[in-house]
Amino acid sequence: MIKTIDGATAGRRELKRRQTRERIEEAAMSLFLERGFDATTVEEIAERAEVSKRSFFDYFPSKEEVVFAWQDGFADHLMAAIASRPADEPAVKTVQHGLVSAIVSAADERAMALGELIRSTPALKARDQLKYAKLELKLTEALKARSRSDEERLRVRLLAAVVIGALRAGGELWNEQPPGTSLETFAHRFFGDFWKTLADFGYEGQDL
Amino acid sequence: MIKTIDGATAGRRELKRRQTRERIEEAAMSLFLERGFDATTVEEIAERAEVSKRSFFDYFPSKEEVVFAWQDGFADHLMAAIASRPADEPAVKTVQHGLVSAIVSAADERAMALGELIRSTPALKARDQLKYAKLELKLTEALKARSRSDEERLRVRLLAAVVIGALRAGGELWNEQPPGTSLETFAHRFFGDFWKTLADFGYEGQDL
DNA sequence: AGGATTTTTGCATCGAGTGCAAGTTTTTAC
DNA sequence: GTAAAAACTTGCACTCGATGCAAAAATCCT
Repeated sequence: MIKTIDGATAGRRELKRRQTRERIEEAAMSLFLERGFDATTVEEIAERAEVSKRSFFDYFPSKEEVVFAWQDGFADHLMAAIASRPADEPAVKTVQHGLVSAIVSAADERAMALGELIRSTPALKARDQLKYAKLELKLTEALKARSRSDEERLRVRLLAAVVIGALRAGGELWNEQPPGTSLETFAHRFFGDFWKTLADFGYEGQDL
Repeated sequence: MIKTIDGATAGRRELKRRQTRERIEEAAMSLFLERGFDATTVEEIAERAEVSKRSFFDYFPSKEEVVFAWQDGFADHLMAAIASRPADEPAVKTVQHGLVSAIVSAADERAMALGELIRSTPALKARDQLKYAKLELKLTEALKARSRSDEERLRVRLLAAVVIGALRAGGELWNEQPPGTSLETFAHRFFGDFWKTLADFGYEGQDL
């Protein structure tokens, strides 16, 4: 039995398994980007990854999941970032920092191409939206864990909903931004505007 | 050629077509609710609706679409409700009234069962989230049409995002409500809390 | 009625996804 | 080091959703 640096067991078995998984991911992504999601068959992916079609489904439950597997990283990063903030920090601040941190670390060349692929494939669009819902759920849980009163827990559910909404709207806005803009700067500026606008909405809604 | 009250042409052809569509919808829904979405095959639906499997796909592009077809009504109602409000009313107020009106008119026995079906079927969950995204888009467009300045148009995008977030969170909360609660009362109370909470968030975010 | 048009159907086909049993590789225990 | 146990891979057969196409049936128009 071989031990890795981080203490996880990694016999030949697990090692090979991880490599195979990566090979499949690699093969799938390159094919998707070459000819599109729908025009790529699982058999072609399996062939390029040098496994059988049947084994593909041993690693990924469906063709779609290959696209979204790596995106779990975003949620994980966000959770970690939130957990690392002081416990007495206001939730609003915690969330903004967590999100900006996760966004900046997730936005690379690959992510952009992926985004384009998703946007241009109806079947993936639906699955993509589900990701936001899952993220919202996780965010709610993470924030609930930090809150003390029951009242705070209700607020936190709304905060998650609102902030994920902002994430989507912000993403759209970012795509319309001239190239060369700094993502971090944009994100901070966007949130600044966002809280201000929220205050306005809240104020306007008071007398209803 | 036969003319109907509303002036739309309705020869035997169109009439029969509408009837068939309804029969398929009826057949599909009853089967979905009886044995679940996945356990129902298109062939069974076609059989109960007395059409061929091939014809099913002439009326609906996919099995999933049967579930979501009727839900277009919600968006339409919302658009109409928004259009009917005075043009100089603040957007926040317009949106709240529109949503409450659409919610109340859409929430019947059937809708509840549908909701449960969707919640318990992973494949439908994803498609359901897409509906929110589409609704957000439509809402944004409807509000943009009412706004005059460019600045207002940006605000309106955020308002749509935030308010659809509230719709989802509110829906969840409603499902946890004791039975017998008035939906309209609940909705108005919820929005009241919502704007207040929004104001808090906005205030807390200012000093970032 | 009867020719033109639209709808419905059957059939063949593709691709995603699953269950199963047989074959292969890695691990573990002696 | 070897052999049994456990985990992994593969091929095969099959189900089901979805699409294209051409023949057949229903409807429309004059």
